[in-house]
This record gives sequence, C-alpha cells and structure tokens, in this order.
Amino acid sequence: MANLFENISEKNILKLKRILSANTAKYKKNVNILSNVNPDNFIALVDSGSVQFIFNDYDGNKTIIEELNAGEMFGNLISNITSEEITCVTKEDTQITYIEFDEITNDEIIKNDFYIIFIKNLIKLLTDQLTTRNNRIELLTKRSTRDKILAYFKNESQKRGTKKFNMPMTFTELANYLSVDRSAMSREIKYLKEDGFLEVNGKKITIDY
Amino acid sequence: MANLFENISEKNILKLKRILSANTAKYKKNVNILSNVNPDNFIALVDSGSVQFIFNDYDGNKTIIEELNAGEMFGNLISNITSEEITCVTKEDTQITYIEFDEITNDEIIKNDFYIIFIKNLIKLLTDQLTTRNNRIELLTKRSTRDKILAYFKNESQKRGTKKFNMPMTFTELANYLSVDRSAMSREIKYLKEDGFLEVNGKKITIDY
DNA sequence: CGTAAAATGTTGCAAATGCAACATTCATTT
DNA sequence: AAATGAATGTTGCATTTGCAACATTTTACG
Repeated sequence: MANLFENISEKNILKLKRILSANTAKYKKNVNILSNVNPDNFIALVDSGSVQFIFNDYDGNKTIIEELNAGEMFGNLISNITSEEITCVTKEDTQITYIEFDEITNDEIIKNDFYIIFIKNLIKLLTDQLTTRNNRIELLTKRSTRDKILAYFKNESQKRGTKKFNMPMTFTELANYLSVDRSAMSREIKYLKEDGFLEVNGKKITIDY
Repeated sequence: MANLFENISEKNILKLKRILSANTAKYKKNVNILSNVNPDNFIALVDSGSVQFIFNDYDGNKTIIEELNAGEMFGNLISNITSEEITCVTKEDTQITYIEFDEITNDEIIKNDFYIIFIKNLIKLLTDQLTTRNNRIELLTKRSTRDKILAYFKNESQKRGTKKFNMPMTFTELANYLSVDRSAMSREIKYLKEDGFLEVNGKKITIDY
C-alpha cells in the first residue's frame, strides 16, 4: 500500500509534517475516533493499526462500509463521514496523523523540492482509494449473492496469482463487505462447495473455475 | 462540478495543455471510446457530453457502473477499466481530453505558478470522485430495495434542499444505479406511494417523510 | 487455563426479489 | 406526422434472500 511520505527522507518528513501542522494521535482498540475531530476539511493517515467505518442502521443493524489499514487514509473530503449514522472505530491500537486539507498547498510547502514527490504520493493514494471503491462497487452491483461471492474470490485469487489463498477477513466481515446476510452467504458458500466451485477449510480457500 | 482548469486563464490553460501534451478527441453518440486508447496511465476529462461505464455480464446483462458528465474525469488509475468486460460508451456527442498521468508532474510544468492551482483542482476532482463512489456504496449496501430507493431520494432531496425535485435520470437508469431489477423497483415505488412516502408524477418527485 | 465473546454452520419459514411477458406511454428520428 | 425504439407500469410465479433461532467451534482475554 502506498504511503504519503514514500521516497521522502526522514528529515524532510519531519519538516513536511511541521510545515503541514500535522497532528498525531494515538487511540486504544474499539474507540470511536471521530467524536472529537475538528469539523474543518482534513485528511487522516492511518500510521499503524486499522479502523472500520460502520453505518448504524435505524433498527440497530451495523454495516461495515469500509476498513482501512496502515498506510491508507480517510477524511471528510474523501470518506462519507458527514453522515451522523456513520462512526469510525479502531479495530486495534491505532495511530492517526491528521493534516488540514488546505495546508497541502500552503505558501511555504511549495518552496521545497520534495513537494513534488509529496503531491505524487498524495495523488497515488487518492487513486488507490478510488480503485478500492470501484472494486467494491463492482462486487455490490452483482445480481446475486452467488455472483458476489464468486467475483470476490476470483478477484482475490487474481490479485495473488494463485487459486489457493487465505481469507484476509472473517466470513462475518465478508458478508458485511458484500452486503448480504451472513447466514444466507454461508448457505450459498455451501452450495458453491457442493457444485465444485470452491473448497473451504477454515480460512483456506481454493477456487476451481 | 469541479473543473480541472478552474481559476486558470485561457492563455495558461493552453500553455498547460501544451506542456501536458494533452490530446482532445471528439466522439459521436453511442461509441465505445476505450477500444482505441493507448494502454499507459492516463486521465480523461469529459469536456462536453457524457459517457457510461457498462459492465457486460456473461449472460448478456448490462449494468451501468457509473455515468460521467461534463467536467468529470476517469482513467485507468481512477476507474475500473482494466476489466475486459467493462466498456465505456458515449451517451451523446462527447469531447474528451486525454492527459498522460506522469506528465502531471513533469519538469517543465512545475516552473509555472499556475501549477499549484492545477494541482488543487486535480485533488478536488479526485476527492469529488471519491465522494461520488462513497455515496453509491452507501446506497448499494442498503439491505432492501425499499431502503435503497428511500435513501436515494433522501440524498437527492438534501442535495437540493427541497422535497420536490425532478429525477436526474430515467427510472431504468436508477434501477441500474441501485443494482435492482427495474420491475421490482417499479413495484416497490408503487408501494412507497401507497404508504405515503413518495409522490411521483412523471419525472417530478415529492418525498414525504 | 478457563471463561466469555465472537464466529461459524444450519435450517425452517416468510418476505423480497428477479425474471418473463405484456400493454401502454413517451421520446426521437426521418 | 408517422414510425420506430425506449421507457414505464403491471403481474404471476419461481427463486433467492433475509431473518430468527439454535448448536457448535474458534478466538480473545483476564
């Protein structure tokens, strides 16, 4: 995963963070981190750990909208965190760096020659995020649970270049990711196994297509 | 909708396009525009007209993944156009400007003082795209067709600040956008009308909640 | 290590949804 | 203005899916 400070020296990273007035915060596991963030436009970098964006339904259901790991970023310009029903919760101990969005193009920063690298990194991160969203949309628009599951496993397999791999998340999380009922997904996976499309042993997946 | 060349003078836009080696192409309606694009990383700006990204199912179904209008952009780093099942078709006569991605940070361009504005515009476009995707994901993860429809209309209403507005697309397109069967959506809208949540007269929508 | 919590697998049942087929209205083109 | 094609509305029917409830297994944590 790309990093906002890739190819910038340690010294210049410090300088950059100072010029950007970047703030770093540490959070424990299972903390709602957006309850105390200022309302201006910002970007937030997950330095370490991971967070989940959770949509809280009016009748108590929770849907994981997305999960971000170290190196990824979010922000009110980037993510859907304006909606009050959405919370952002740490999955583990997590460190976040906050940067005001307008600072990215402030007067001082553009004098530095590492600025161009920083901009490239930022654009790369944004396009990576877009790719992630596009992939999910492609899955979500599948007409049936079966197609969603197959497309997901096919993607994962192609990313890794092998037909055997480990689930990168729990089946419960996958059901949320694909936005289908967990038990219905479990049933469908059973059918897929019976029909010879899949083998599942715990977290070990083998696709046969 | 933001524009990549916003707040840059006509003269400087020309200069910028020259430095970026930007190419402009014109297409007629209903043309598959990605069949003849070079494979390098690029961004494409919809100068005028509109295009649709269509996923072509293995059994002949077509799903509109997204629609882009004038001012919006796409590209292999941004959109999911790597997949061979996806085509990009013009909805009307359309003009597209292509820019090589790497040119965005080339040596010559960074000497110009309008560069910072250009970068700001580019980042704004990318974050706008992300917001668009996030909105769609939020709709697609709704558990039922009813919730998808209601959330869509609620969004549209809030964007405009009024409970009466016109459909910005056809119902057929909306069904694709929400990834539900058109006739099932039509039926559900009928129920919503009966239950007093919606009024529909042709393209005129009134939500009552 | 033991216990609580989370994840998983399963199944019956009701409800929602997709699909097909058709009539009707609306829009576009010549 | 006529004609063609696209969009819309409707409905029966089969299938898929969500939901609830439960047993079992795995994981996390004190």
